[in-house]
Amino acid sequence: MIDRNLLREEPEKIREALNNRRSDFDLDRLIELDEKRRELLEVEQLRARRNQLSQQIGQIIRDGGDAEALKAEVAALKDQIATMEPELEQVEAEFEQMMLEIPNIPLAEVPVGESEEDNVVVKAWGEPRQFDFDALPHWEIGEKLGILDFEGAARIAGARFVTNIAAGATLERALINFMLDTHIRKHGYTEVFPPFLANATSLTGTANLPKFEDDLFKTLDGYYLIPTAEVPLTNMHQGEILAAADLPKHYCAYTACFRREAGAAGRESRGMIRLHQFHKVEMMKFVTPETAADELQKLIENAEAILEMLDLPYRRGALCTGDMGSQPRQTFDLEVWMPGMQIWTEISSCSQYGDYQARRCNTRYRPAPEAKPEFVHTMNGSGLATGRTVAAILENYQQPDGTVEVPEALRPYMGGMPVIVPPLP
RNA sequence: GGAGGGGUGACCGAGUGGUCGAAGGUGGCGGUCUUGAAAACCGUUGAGCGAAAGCUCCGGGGGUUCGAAUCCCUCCCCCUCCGCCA
Repeated sequence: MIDRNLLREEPEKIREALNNRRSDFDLDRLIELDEKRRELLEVEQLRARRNQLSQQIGQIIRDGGDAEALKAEVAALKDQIATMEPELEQVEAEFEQMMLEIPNIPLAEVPVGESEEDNVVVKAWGEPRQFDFDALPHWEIGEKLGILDFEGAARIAGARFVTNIAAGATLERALINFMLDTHIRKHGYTEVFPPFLANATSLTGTANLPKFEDDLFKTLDGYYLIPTAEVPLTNMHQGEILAAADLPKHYCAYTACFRREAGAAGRESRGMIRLHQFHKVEMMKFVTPETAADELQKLIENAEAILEMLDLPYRRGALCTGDMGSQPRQTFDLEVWMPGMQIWTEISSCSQYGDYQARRCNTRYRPAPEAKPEFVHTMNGSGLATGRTVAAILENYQQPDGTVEVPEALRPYMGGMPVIVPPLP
């Protein structure tokens, strides 16, 4: 949700943002509804008159008088109000709906572009590994080692699931603990273990609803499986007015994430890259507007620290206006090199939203003790997606004999295991 | 799942048809006192929309009424007891 005052004050700024995003959002309709809505507010005059008369009636009755004439006048007013209100309600409903669907306005420094072709690499770290043997993709490595079972998972659930077994399960669990410990102990985040299901209000708060319902799994009871820990974390202070002293709040959570991936068939579909259920350690911050840029920078570096500790080569890309999701104001993706697949794969996505989500969640803060409440700014980023990290480790640390070395930083979390070997026959 | 009790401002908590946007307290802010602070005392302090007048908001929605925080219906949430269960 954006500031509705912008509709009147800077419509061209919104229009430009929509153009840059290649969005087909009907801004003219929204502006028209806003004007209509404001016109229809004249019903407030009638309400004022009605309130006034009701007060008088009360006074007359208390004084023992006859208020029938006034009652008749109020009745007439009520009829008049009743004919005007439905139109106002209808206009307001459509207005609210469109306000829930309008994309965020990208920051000025976001590169303008059409598609992922126009994203800009702003940083690269590490040397992509060279192998003197044919590097395998992670699914082949995992299956040969008996630690990733895609067929078994298909029997249990269906396509786009995986079962981690033995060292494969340990590896993912080790990554979760390693990432959480690092963010909590070294980077100063507060650990959170939230619900993995959320209600429609929360999904609306993060802007997954109403527009992206098709991406979500929904239960018969009306709950949604969370597509990311961003959903529970961003809704932790729904409806609250925080004190300035409460900010910033830095949260970090491990959760399973569930996505329908409708329409993603065929694309990056092999292995652990695109699954209905994946696992992720997420960082999320509530901050004041002045600190947002700085806080995002730190958040990205916190994610990069994990990749560096695991010695996985990566690059940081600034997403362009056409490739960015509709909610963020700015997004940076971290992509890790997959020597087996021979591609860079997104392993973290770090975004700031400005007040876009805070408006939906109604999460505010008081800049000073007596000041008017302002919306907080929110941001989040994966730190990291653990499934894709498993894949990256398998591909980057594979050895000619088919075994996989365990990164140094992870060994304490793997019971000291230095290398993953196939099970004994 | 069954029975009962509740949801009020940043927080706690009063309020069962009008004078209630809401007592009282806590917290915040300002002041008196003090070298300073604490304590005490005095004052002040909800949010949204609107240029303003004003309108809206006492969990959400609907209804009764001239008038609803207060009455009725419905949904959601919380608590207690029972049942079930990791």
